[in-house]
Amino acid sequence: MASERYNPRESEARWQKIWDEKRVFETRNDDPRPKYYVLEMFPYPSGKIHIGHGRNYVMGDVVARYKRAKGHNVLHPMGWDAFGLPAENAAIEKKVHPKEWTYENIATMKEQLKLLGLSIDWTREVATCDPEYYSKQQKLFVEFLDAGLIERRTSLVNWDPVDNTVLANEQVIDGRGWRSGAPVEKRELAQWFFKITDYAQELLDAIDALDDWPDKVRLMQRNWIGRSEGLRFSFAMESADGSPADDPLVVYTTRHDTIFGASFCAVSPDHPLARKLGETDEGLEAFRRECAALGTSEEVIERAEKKGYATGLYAVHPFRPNVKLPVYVANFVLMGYGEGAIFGCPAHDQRDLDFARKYDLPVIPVVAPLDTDPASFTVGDEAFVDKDGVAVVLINSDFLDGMSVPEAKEEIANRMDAAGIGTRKVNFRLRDWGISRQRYWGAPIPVIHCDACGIVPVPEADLPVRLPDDATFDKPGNPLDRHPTWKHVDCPACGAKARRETDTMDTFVDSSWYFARFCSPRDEDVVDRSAVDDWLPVDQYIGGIEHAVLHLLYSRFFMRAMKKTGYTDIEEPFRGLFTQGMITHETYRDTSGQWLLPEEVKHRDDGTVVRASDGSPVTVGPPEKMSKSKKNVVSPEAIVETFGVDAARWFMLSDTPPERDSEWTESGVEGAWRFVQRLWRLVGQVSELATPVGTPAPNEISPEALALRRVTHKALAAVSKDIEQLRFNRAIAHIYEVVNAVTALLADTSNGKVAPDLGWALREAGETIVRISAPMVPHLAEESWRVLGHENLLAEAHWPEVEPALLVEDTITLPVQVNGKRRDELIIARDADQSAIEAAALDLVGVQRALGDKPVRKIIVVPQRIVNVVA
RNA sequence: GCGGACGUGGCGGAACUGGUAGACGCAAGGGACUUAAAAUCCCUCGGAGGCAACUCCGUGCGGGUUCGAUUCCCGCCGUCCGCACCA
Repeated sequence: MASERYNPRESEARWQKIWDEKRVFETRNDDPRPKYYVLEMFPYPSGKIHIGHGRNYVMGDVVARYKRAKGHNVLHPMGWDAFGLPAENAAIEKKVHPKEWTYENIATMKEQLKLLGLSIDWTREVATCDPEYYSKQQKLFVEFLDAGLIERRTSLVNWDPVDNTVLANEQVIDGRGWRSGAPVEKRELAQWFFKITDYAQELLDAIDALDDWPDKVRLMQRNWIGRSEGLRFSFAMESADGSPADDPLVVYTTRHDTIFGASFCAVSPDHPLARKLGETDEGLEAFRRECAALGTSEEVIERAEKKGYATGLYAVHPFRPNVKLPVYVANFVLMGYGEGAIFGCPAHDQRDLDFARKYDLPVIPVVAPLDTDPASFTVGDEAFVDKDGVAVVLINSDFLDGMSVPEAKEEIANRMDAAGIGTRKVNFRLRDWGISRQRYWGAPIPVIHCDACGIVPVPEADLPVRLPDDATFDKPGNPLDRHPTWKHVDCPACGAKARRETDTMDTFVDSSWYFARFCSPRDEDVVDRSAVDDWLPVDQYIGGIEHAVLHLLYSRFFMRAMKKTGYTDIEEPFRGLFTQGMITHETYRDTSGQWLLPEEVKHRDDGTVVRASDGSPVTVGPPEKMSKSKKNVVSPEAIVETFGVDAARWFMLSDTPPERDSEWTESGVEGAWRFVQRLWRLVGQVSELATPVGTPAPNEISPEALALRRVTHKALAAVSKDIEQLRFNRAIAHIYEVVNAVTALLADTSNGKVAPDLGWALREAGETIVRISAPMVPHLAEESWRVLGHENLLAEAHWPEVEPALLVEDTITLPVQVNGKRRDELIIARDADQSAIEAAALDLVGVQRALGDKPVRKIIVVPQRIVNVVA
């Protein structure tokens, strides 16, 4: 009997214990049912979670529980992305060892996650900082190295000359190191690179087949890979006095059609030419230092004011030998793209135009709309960039005049090719993946540097290369490098004294294969091949849009690398991808500007917000992503204590579409809490009126019971579809609809009994509501299942079957428009033919009134949808 | 700067593939029950006009295509996200 209020505190803990004891969510690899792998991006153990972290786990859990009910063998694991910078910062700031800090955070967060009632197989838990995990990663590294997938070369990093350390882009603020405040320098370091560019074309092509990914992510990946078809060609060089200079300048362009609009050339500050000239030109060297202070972030470089330094050299125009283009070193030319050198055509590129205006260089339009007079076409402060659908033509361009852009490109490429100064070249924006980090808290790169043998991989028998626990964090720089003994080893090849690599791996390496490890998390080898081939790809991957490019692209590369090294046949790790929005919350500050926690403030009835302790005024800020620094966080513990986790889950899934940001509000959770209680009352009432469990379906059914069955099955069909499509907010709206219908029916039959056929339909309705709610509110559903007389676990029960016949009505309601405006509606037999519909529509009062005495010109009947009378 | 997305009542949002705009929820207002409160239940709820039937306007703004546009196209405005060493 369910006359009492539902007590989530008691019920939720009890069901979690039962699921645990019965190992309901543990997954066997030899289970014969069809597999389904659902995975949420694993968390970084930063400390405590707040309810905002819970949203994607809850979404994944709904899918996992639904698929389990649909008869799948579901893999739903969890682990920890446990290496990374914050642990090292904590070591410096709080004097806690990264290992200790990390494992304590993992313990805390695991307890918190368990409160959410997630159906996770915790026996498969992995932490990337565990030698058990990173030893396998080191083995992969060595094998990738052998397979030619990794190489070592130099690249530029942000260098803090005071702290003697490499800075991440986020640690560079206005060109200065975040801790030292010293101006950042660029420094060249030898680094390890994963050769992802070898797969650029393949990774690009395969995007087409990822049709269960959001289009925007696919587009972002395509743009990131950035394939372009262009021309690599060289300019002859001259000094200011016209004497020839030795080396030609090689540039890459995709707009060789605009060559007659060229008015300057520019090279990157890191270009060999700029370096060479800098050796003898102090002014240039100063300019190069200024550019270096911007750091390596592409964003910062591109947003900076366009500046250049004239080298005094000139490039000779390839088709007009008397035209000499001044050569600049320019801050907006990136060394990592193309040749690190460009020719500038200001009329048709905004950056070039900004630069030309600053240095008074000519702006010659060479592409214009088809119907424009070439003599009068000019470019002001906005470059003319031809867009799709606007016909353009070459002007002011000698032999190119009158050609289209593709024709002109073709002509230039042919001529340069023939002259031996240029070749067509496919270029990718994608760069190789630098994985070396000069930090302690990461997986050590398993190689040894020997003066005699060079670079020697650590033999498999010697793996893992463990991080030393006795590192120190009191000084800046890499703790592994200054450790007294760790790096001193004998060369595995020749036995001479040698040095370990002291760099560790980028944490993106850790997260590029964890989903594969989950398939056989305790395997002696990297993975158990049959387990990986069976489980992968992940059927539904869920995580933040911030990972749309890097993590997903690196993982796609890793699968291919693992295929090449013989670990799997799978190339694409994630069949389905979903990017969920964040949870936001208002922010609060007191009179002194300090952030306040939501529980420290009080919302008064008059709409004002005050500090709970002393009634002083509080400034309310707009909803922002929940973050510890702004204190706009709500803890799972507090929610579980007051409303129970089912209410929180329900609220997180309601209203806002899952891919959008969602605001956490007190009234919203209260609404969810009221629903939990309402469902509980409903189940109590149904259990009293419904026929007993196992009663056969009645032979005769009343219209009232049939109507209820229709409502039930429509909701079942709609909710099933919504969950399949991860439209949780719609699923919840449909549950409300069927609950409202049953509530209304119960209000009419409150006293006494109901007829057996209605009682039977009521049981079907009540049970269906409980079962379709179960993925969202699993504890309440489990409790309700008992109240309805069942002995088995709902978590193990099968999803109900839709009876398709109940979804089809005999009559339909067609809206009828006159000239596109709805004027009436027509209730008519589902199978009525066109002429019957037309006649009936014209007969309607609303249609007659709207028509007046205008003659009917046409009647459009869209079957099963709408009628439009055109007058 | 480059790339990507989004914009519908007081609020979150729904509307399948171009076919009844505002489902469902929150908030608000009114009422019932109660000694009272909580809880619960009922009613109203885009704007303007009208006793009413009903009419007109309305999906960021301005155009266009169409019998019909929140949906497609063009141009604006606004907000948010990513940019390679944060994860």
